[in-house]
Amino acid sequence: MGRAPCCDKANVKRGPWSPEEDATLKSYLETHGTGGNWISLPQKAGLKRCGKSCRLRWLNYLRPNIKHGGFTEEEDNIICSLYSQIGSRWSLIAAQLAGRTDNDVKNYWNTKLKKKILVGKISLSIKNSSTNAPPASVTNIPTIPCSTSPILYIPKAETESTVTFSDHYSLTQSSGAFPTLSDAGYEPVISSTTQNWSQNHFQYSSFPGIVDMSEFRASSMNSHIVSPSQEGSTMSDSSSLAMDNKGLSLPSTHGGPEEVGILMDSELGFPSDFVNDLLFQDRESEVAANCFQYFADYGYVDMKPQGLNQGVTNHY
DNA sequence: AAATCAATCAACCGCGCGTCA
DNA sequence: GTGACGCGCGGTTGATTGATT
Repeated sequence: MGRAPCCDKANVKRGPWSPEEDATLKSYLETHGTGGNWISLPQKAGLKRCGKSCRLRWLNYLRPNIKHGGFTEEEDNIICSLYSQIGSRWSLIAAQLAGRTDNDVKNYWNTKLKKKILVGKISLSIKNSSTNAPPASVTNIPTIPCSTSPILYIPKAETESTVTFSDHYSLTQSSGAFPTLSDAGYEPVISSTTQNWSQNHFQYSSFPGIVDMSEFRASSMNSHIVSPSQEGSTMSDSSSLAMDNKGLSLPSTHGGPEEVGILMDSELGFPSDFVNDLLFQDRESEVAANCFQYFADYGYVDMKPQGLNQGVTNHY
């Protein structure tokens, strides 16, 4: 049995809103507010509309101080920066842009920004660690709780260390901060055989709000969890997180802030699929996106299957 | 001028989550 | 503990508009 519909679709008007309907809704909301219940609102307001439709209309068009179109370059940068960190959390991204709605930002991204990036007008990039800070105007990004976006807090290594993401994948680094793997579907996976750090080694994200240590569950660090979603993963044996010349921005040579792009080469068809679906494929995209800032610290990180190539390489 | 294609964006849909009885 | 309900979200659709042939 499916979910009951939110309204009687046979008796509600659909499609574009008329100026009269807009005026009715706006007038009612300005006088009475939502009353805490959108479902019953259209009836009270005398509208033959679904409550959800009313809510959408109000939030996206009728409420005060809404801006449409004319995205500035700074807004572009903010959207790109946040997308690279948190993915398609449009409501969170929109919350950082005054007067913008999630629908607007989403449409803008899908129709314009993606293309700008593809033709190189904008680079989806992140500055190197020395300047690894959010744009000045990006503040107070809400915390993403573990329940929706479990974050793997990986200890800062003092020497070469390996973190295993599943039975088959690991990341190795020589020094500096580890990348963070954050993904809504991938459970944090750390092999107990390769982890023996104490909690005081943990490093906080330099992006306030993105990492919330209060959500940290230390117990996960000691367990060897293999997510069902990881088993039979679509990642190929040659999956790698690397910077090469296939797209996005390229890492510069040393000296000065570097812009770093991350691509995932997988059997899912990258880079051709990149053209159709900018930030990679499904889960991979989120993993890559959430690793952005941390890989920027590396210059180059290979993510290779264990056992096939033990010589995981770091290039600096 | 007409037909076709592409781009845009408002609106809809279904799902996850939180709340409450 | 559980089911119903409403809200909010991201993904998708489809009508409209503009550009091209």
